[in-house]
This record gives sequence, structure tokens and C-alpha cells, in this order.
Amino acid sequence: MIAGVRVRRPDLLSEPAGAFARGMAGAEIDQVGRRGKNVVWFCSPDTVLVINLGMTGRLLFHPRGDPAPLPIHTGVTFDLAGGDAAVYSDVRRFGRLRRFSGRSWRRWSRTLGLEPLGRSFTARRLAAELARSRSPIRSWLLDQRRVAGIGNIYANEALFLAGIHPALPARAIPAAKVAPLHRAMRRVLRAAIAACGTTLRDYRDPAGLEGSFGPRLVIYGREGQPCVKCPGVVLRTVISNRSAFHCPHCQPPPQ
DNA sequence: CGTGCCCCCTGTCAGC
DNA sequence: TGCTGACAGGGGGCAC
Repeated sequence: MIAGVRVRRPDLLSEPAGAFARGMAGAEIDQVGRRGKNVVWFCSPDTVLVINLGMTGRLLFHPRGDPAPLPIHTGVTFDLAGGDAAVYSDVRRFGRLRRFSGRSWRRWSRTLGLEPLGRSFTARRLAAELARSRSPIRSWLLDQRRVAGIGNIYANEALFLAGIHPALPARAIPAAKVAPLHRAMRRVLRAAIAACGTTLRDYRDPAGLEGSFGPRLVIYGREGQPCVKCPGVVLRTVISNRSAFHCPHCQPPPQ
């Protein structure tokens, strides 16, 4: 049970700190889940807390009596009955904590796209969605309303595995490339999850450990290095203000 | 409505 | 050393 809430960084919340703290106090955390890149606490009575970690957010468990101080960048502390605490810490404060009722949570969840590892995300479905957009495919993959849960690293990795240039408009992807993209998205996510994620710099799991997928990236962050599949050299470009990486031979440019 | 761009914020690193 | 600018795994808001 959440006995009390301390808010040190109100800008992490989508509502005034007082309302948030009052709304969460007394709630029982029944189940912890995930939707896209969001951690979701399903609580009773009728409360759903959605936590987006942004770039540097961390959710940490602080056991009762732990002499270690709270992290420097602690933004919100959930004091649990019994003396333990759950701590949300975030250096850059790009993360967000949003409180919903069950009803408003379901409405919000519908604004997100399919789960790429879910059963309903099929190659056929992907083809239909791609056909509706002119966005560069790298931007398309990052848009959480299309597919929920892919970020810049895994978008780039999946496009390389599928042999698709990141700037290619979604609807211009050849039919023969859709199934490979579908497969690549799922393969990359599964492998990264199995490796506990990718630590470029900041990412740590709740136990404070680094993910081990970083050394297994084949395209992301490898500008100037040889392609792992051909004699080409990896290029870095910028699409919508974010880095994109590709091999000019394995991922031929549009036109 | 779909799309693209800017911005939020702090820390780190390369280059001078 | 110290300064400056570029860059970082995300996503909301706004203009067109």
C-alpha cells in the first residue's frame, strides 16, 4: 500500500503535486504491467499510474532501513506501508508520471499503437498501416501511435536487419520487405529484452545493472565503422533531429 | 488529420 | 585546465 507520496520535482507530473499525492495515497498496487514504453501500476481503488521513463528515468526500490541516501535526482518518492519505498529518479526530467482512472486509462491506452510483440501485430497488419503514411520509416517506427514500444536504437537496428533505408517513406516500402521488417522488429526487441536492454550511458535496470545489448548493436552508433554484412561503411544522417544510421549498400537510398 | 519541427533538461565528451 | 558546442535511449505541443 502506498502510505504517502513525496514530490520533489512537480514538473514530472501531469497534474498539481498535491492532487497527485492525495490521489495516490492509500492506493494498493495490485499489479505492475507495461504498455509500449510505459510502466503501469494497476491500483485499487480505481487508479492506474503510468510511468514513462523518458531518457534517464529510473524506478528503484529502496528497502526499509537502507542506509544509502536516495538518489541525487529523486523526483518522486512513494512511501510504502512497512517502510520500504519506491523511488522515481530522473536526471533530465523528460519522464512523466500520469494518474488515470480505469476508464481514462483505457481511453489513453487506445491512443497507442499495437504491441510489436503482441499476437495482433502481424505482417499483414503492418503492411496495411505502412500504406497509410508518407513519413520516413524511421520516424514512423518511433511514432508510438503506430506501434508502441520502439525507440531510436531498435528502429535503426530493425531497419538494418530488414535492409530498408531509414528515410524511405513508409508507404514506399516494397511489399517484399514488409515481412522482413516485421520479423526484424520482433527479433531485435526480443534479443534486446533477453540482454536486459542497451546501456549507452545512463540506462540501468531496477537493480542498478547495465543492459548488455550495447556491444551487439550492428548499426546504431557505428558511424564510420565497417558494415557487419558488406565492405561498406556505416553512415550517420539526421532525420527529424535524431540520429539515423545505415549502410548505403545494404540499405539503398530512396530513388 | 497527418506531418515535421522545436523544445523541455542535465550531463558528458570532443575539440580548441 | 577551462570553455563551447554537439549530442544523448522520448515525446508533447504547435504550426502548416
